Amino acid sequence: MPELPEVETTRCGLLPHLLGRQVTGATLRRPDLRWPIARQIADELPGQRIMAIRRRAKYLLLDAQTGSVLLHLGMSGRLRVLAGDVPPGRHDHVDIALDSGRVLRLTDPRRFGCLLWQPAGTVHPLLADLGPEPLEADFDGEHLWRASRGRSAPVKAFLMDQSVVVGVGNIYAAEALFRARIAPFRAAGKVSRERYVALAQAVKAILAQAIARGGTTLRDFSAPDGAPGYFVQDLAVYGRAGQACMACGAILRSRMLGQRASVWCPRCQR
DNA sequence: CGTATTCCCTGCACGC
DNA sequence: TGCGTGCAGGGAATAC
Repeated sequence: MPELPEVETTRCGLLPHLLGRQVTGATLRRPDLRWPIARQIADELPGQRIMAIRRRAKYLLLDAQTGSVLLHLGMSGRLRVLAGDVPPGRHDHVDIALDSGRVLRLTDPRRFGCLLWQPAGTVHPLLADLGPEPLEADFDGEHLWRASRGRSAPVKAFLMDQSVVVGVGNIYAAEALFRARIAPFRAAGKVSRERYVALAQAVKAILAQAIARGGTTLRDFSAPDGAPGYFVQDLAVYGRAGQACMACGAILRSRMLGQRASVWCPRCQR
């Protein structure tokens, strides 16, 4: 589900429900997701106020006084704010109850997500080696070009490497490469500086547009209020293998690249 | 150091 | 209808 636009959509949806609220309790229905769920969420968080909700890469941070809840939605995670009396389903693993009477509920069928604790004044190791935020000014073509020198990996894998730039997953990597007219399997180190300028601009444009549409709902992604994302209507290549390119009419091709399907236009992208 | 592979888990579409 | 197979938005761990 969630790449940067979906996580950002989730963050914005949570803000009005969580900001300034006091946590009244937490229910952990299983001990772990990808890793053990931090005990502090049940032991330390209740009684504290949520002072801010931040996003770094695809992680969300709920800032309380003594620390932050650090969570990742993995492939299938979603967060919703519900009335306090909605019974939990099979994959509703964690509830955080609020003084508004509502509940923040984490659902994650595949359990690739995580729910950790970052003590105040520390930076969790998972956040230590991340690249720049793609929508910030320090991410640009120059950065991509410099980071890519000498690298033989496909440019799509390079773009999805979170130590190069964060937040870009399989969907938006495919879309940005199409927009920049770069073939996904080209060696990252052989792409010119000029083309990386176009790629960085494409990444920014695609992500901003996807956020404006509320993200991409392929199966079960939704904002915390249940609304789906509409960027799926704007996808040019992802999920369209075998169909005609919207720009030139050529048949879009698909190839496995790093265990992930990559779709591209053989005529537009070189 | 960089790159490629494997694995975590459930659900779903598909072919037989 | 049932069953097996492969694939799915992520990313850490491992083996070169």
